[in-house]
Amino acid sequence: MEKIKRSAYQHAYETIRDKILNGNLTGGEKIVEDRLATELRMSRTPVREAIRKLEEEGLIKSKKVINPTSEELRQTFEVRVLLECHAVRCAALYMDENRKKQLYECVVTASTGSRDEVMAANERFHTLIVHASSNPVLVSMIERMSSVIYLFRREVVYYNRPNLIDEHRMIYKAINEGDADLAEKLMKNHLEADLAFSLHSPGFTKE
Amino acid sequence: MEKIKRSAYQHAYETIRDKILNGNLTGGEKIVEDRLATELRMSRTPVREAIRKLEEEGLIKSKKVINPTSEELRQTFEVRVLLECHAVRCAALYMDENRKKQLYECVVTASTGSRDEVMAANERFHTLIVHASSNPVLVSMIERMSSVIYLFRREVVYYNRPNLIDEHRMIYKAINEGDADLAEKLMKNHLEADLAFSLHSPGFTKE
DNA sequence: ATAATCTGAATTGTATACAAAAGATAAAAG
DNA sequence: CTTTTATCTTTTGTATACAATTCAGATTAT
Repeated sequence: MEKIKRSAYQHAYETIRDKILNGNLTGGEKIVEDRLATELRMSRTPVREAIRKLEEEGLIKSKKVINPTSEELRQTFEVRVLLECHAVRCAALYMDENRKKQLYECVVTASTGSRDEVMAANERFHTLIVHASSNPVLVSMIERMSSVIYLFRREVVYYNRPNLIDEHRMIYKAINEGDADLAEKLMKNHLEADLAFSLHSPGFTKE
Repeated sequence: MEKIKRSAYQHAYETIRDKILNGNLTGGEKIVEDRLATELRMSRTPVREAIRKLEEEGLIKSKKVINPTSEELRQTFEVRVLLECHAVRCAALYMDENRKKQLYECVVTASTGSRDEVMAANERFHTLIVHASSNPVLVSMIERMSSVIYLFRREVVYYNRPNLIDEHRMIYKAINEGDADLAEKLMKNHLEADLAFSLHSPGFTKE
């Protein structure tokens, strides 16, 4: 059991981010540098830098954990649709056989694996497609959005959404057959269904 | 002549960013916290934070000013096309008369104004369209890319590109007539022409 | 001459200290 | 009773100090 030594800054960043994503720091809550610094047993300096980074990512705004509204979720998904639909077109046109095989394995795992395996496989499915764009700018933008998306649907038991696996399977098929138009259309529907499901999940009954 | 007092951090951020965009700090150059701090007559702390922000924006990578390649410029434009084409569709479908009028004024100014007015009008033309998306997430992503785009074409005498103003005029017309498909197509061509021009400009003859 | 290792200088990362600003509480005025 | 403002407290912004790391050049071994 070797101990990898991360920098204090990185440690702070990851810990605080996870606290937010897990709901240990909840929406609207005030972020106090000093409190976190003593809690993490380090000085305020690296904590400060971590907070700034989280502000960039949109998880924190003016020293408070963001309180996501359904409107923001829609806006984020609107951009996500644009980017991922482009990526899936690239996948249909250019993805090599090896990657296609990996994609297929994600679909299989998602219908047979354990709870955690299913989660991981579904996430990997999207990641593979996004990377098929071969465009680091696009990839980094999707990654930037992922925390916020995750936060929004924290309480959604995601892998239980009906049809999700079937939709993935159909997208895979379109990619495999090189049908870019179909793949794009399916991806759009898929993401919109996802959004609708998130909006109607328990976490959002308030709105 | 009133003196607005910005925070040291903000001052540092703006100064360093401008130095990079103007070419005072040139590609590949090492960024040294201490040097900048003494130069700006402040401590390293705010300088550090400014540098981190510039790293987020992609102007600095591992303490060096980035050295843009034509490949990166293409990748950035690929994303820009996706986002702005969506925005221009929204503009065609939903932009109100007042905004359309402002858009038209940009076209007029661009063909009659002074050097600086032309620059400003052309930039505002795009900004107006991007904001027509009514999507802050999309807007912020475009903004994030803008520094890098500007850096890439630092040496391009942008407003001298042939046809640019005509292209803007045609896009305006499509928006004004509510023809989303046409507007989108024109915008795509416009941005691609822009990219091609940037790639063939003096600054890139090396590649 | 080349590669390996050592040494010292430059630079970054983290901690602490203090000053400025923002916020909360309580007393005074309307 | 509400609003104001005065005072105290908390929190943030910036400066300074020190430790850890990285990097360049010199020195030695092969």
